[in-house]
Amino acid sequence: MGKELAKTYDPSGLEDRLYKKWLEKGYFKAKVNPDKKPFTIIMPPPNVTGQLHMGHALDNTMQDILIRFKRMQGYEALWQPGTDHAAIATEIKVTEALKEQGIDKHEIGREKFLEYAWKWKEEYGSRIINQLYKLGASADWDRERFTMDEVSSRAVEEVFVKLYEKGYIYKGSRIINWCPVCQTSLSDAEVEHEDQNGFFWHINYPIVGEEGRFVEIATTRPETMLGDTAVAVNPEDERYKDLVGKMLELPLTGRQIPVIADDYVDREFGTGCVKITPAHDPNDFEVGKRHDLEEINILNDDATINENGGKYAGMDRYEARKAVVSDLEELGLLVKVVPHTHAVGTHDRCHTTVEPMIKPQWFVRMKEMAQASIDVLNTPDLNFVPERFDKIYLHWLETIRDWCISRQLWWGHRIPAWYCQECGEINVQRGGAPEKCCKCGCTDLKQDEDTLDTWFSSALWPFSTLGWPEKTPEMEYFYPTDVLVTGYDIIFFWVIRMVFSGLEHTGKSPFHHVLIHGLVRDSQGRKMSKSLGNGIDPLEVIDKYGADALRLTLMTGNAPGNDMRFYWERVEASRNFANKVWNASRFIMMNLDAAQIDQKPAEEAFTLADKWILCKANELITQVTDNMEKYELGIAVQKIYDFIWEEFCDWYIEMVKPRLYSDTDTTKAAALWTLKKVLNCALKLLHPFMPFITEEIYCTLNPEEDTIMTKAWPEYNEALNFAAEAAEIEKIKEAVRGVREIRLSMNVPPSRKAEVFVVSKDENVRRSFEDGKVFFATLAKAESVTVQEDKNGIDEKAVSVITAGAEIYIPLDQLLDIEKEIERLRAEKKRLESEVARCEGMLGNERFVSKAPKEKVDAERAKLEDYRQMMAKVEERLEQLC
RNA sequence: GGGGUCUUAGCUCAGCUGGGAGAGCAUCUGCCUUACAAGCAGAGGGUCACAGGUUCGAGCCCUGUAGGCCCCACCA
Repeated sequence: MGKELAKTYDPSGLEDRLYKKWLEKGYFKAKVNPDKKPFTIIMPPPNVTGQLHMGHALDNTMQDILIRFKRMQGYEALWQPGTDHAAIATEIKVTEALKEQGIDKHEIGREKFLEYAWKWKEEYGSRIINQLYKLGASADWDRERFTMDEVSSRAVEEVFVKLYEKGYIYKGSRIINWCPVCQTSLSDAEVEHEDQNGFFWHINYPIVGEEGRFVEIATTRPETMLGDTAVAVNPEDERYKDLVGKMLELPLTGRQIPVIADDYVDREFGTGCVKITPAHDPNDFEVGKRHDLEEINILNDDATINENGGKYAGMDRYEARKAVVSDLEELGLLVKVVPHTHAVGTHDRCHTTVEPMIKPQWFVRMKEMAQASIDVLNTPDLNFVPERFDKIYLHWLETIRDWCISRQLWWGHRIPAWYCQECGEINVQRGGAPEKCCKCGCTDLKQDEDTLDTWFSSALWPFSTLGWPEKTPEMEYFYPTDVLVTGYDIIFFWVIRMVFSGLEHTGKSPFHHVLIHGLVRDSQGRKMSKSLGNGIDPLEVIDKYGADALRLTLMTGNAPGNDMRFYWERVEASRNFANKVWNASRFIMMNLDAAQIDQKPAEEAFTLADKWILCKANELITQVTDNMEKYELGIAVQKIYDFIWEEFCDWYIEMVKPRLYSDTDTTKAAALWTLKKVLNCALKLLHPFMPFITEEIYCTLNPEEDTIMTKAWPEYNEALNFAAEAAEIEKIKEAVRGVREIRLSMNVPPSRKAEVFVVSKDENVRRSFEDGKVFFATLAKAESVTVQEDKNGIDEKAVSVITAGAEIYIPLDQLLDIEKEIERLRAEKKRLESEVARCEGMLGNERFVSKAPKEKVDAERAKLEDYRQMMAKVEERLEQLC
């Protein structure tokens, strides 16, 4: 053994060093390899403006665990990374940055702005990638991509043109969500609904020709009346039947509008009369289409009233609201004002209240593609983990409307459409600007000013990253990908759009599984956010406790799809575990150093304890692998944790110490061999979760190895299935625990060694304890251990521990408090009585005996037998002492 | 309005296809035992929200109730 581990576990120096090594050695690289089965994960591309936050840390830790696991299992594992141009988010940031320098976006113009934006991208684009290095992410960085790079852009263009030609992309003048601050259209997914306290204004609209008669409408947005072109009532509403067809005088405008009948109106709600503003309300827009109403736009792009608003022109929408209400009041047309809470659409980026507006925009027809996406769910091609996210996915698709994809932004993929200035024909084509109009042949063409929704390109990410639309070997081999790992918050934005894009353009769902995780919240359960200032920087955590500790923290004690809270205490606990692994390994290596173990010792040298831990490790492999396959990462790592800390460190290592310290023990080599074997196994199982510490230890423990990363994942080995031996050790453990408890409860000074007698009529049990004698010495401070068939020669006043297999006696002479011992035994008797009663109850139930599985019944019978025997022993002892 | 989810030890949460309630932290009691005090050995602490139902058997499945959280939603 050449190398040694440092005396204390210090992740800071170690992690960067190892990551650099991995990069240099190219362990993260995946290639098209027909000899192996592929396993692919595409990384959700972080924004180029981004900083690593806890959400990224969680998301990428999960992906890294799966990739490392599959890589070890022998798959050609590709983790495809990249970054997203994040159209609007980046544009806002760049605009702000420019503003700070006193530069106005509109003054410098599009081209100059894009120069700045690209510069920004170059400067910040790689920042988050470097931060992912700190986390230990084993992505194939040579394949790093960007949503606006050449290959991606070609995919975007291909998809746009293809869908246009198919009639799935069209340009139309429809009502869309408009952000008056960002001055761009938005998709439905970008609108958040917030409950706001507002009012219901009841307003009288005079009926033309019927002096003194009014129709009372109720509205939450009185200012939009300036654009009213009708009032609607329900056709079944008896109250208003006679009004349908009559004209109303729209106050403040001098216009006349008709009363129409439409099913859309709910008779029960408000007054049953609805003002219709087709240009500023999605419902009214539909009503307007049905009744062929005029659409009067009363708003400018910044949500001030335009010239159609008469005297209110120039006012902000809220200012206009006040003015309209006060004017109506003056006219005596304001009936009443009722407080009313209602949901208002806001822009998810800037939280400005969005304004429904009619504008010419590009849309993707969703009906057919949505249906295909619905159909593929819960076939082997697409499944959510956990399943409950099915419903969210389905509901969204079932109620989906056409996707507005054009944005009035500069940073993004420009729409490949050119308008003929001569005939107005829209030329949509691949490969850049057309030379002449495809219809009239004129050369005066102008490209559409708009860019595409940022999600249009990320929707193609699973295959654009692999070179699509080219038929690349990567597409052939790595696509479709295996699992997508992401938070539930972007199912709408991204997951759904990837699914229908994948189905439409590649004929396949882009991934088989979608593993959904929740949010990382602060310790009070609040969302981490910049404005609250409660965000915890993962880099700070890594700095203080190491990436392994952070990763372990994020993976434990939380179920898929559920939110979790971040506590520093938990990171500390994770670090403590790392330290435990470190020190146990150090101990093992110290001992291995002193003795050479070149080959497996002979079978006879292996003791009960060796076989027990080998058996336990073997079982662990099966369980952990099974959990990992089912994406139960938290359960998997919990089992590894418990095994290493409790079984391996607290029991096995302690059991084995006397053999290690002996120069003559013939089983010493077997102990060392077992220690190394089990440690290697545990390290491999732990590696996906804690890659750095396991790498460091593994390479030190096995100096001939370069890395643990590419070692084979452990597999169950039937030859190590020592169930019987394992059961014997469990009995000894129970006895040792009993002795320890007695000593503490009897206040035996730790320094005082005691004689221990083990009594059992069962020859096999006696043999096990004979083998296990040594454990009592080291684990339970026994001076000597005598195993015998009966109680002969044991001090009557000895303290006793009754276990299922044997009785343990510890003569403590004057130290024994008889009263206390009797009290203890009585309590034990009581416990056993209830146990016996429970077993008898179950076994006395005929239906249990006849209906429950045989193993369960047998197990209960065996337990009952044990309890009865123990009970008899306890009673015997009580009689003796009383 | 629709849907989802949660309610388990003082706190934060696990609990896989139903078969005797777990972890971390906190508390209490002993221990500086030569891998680790970031540790070791023990202990206390829960009618698994409530009410029904299915079942031989329910924290787990079904129904309802109460409270919390989240998402969706064109009742103006």
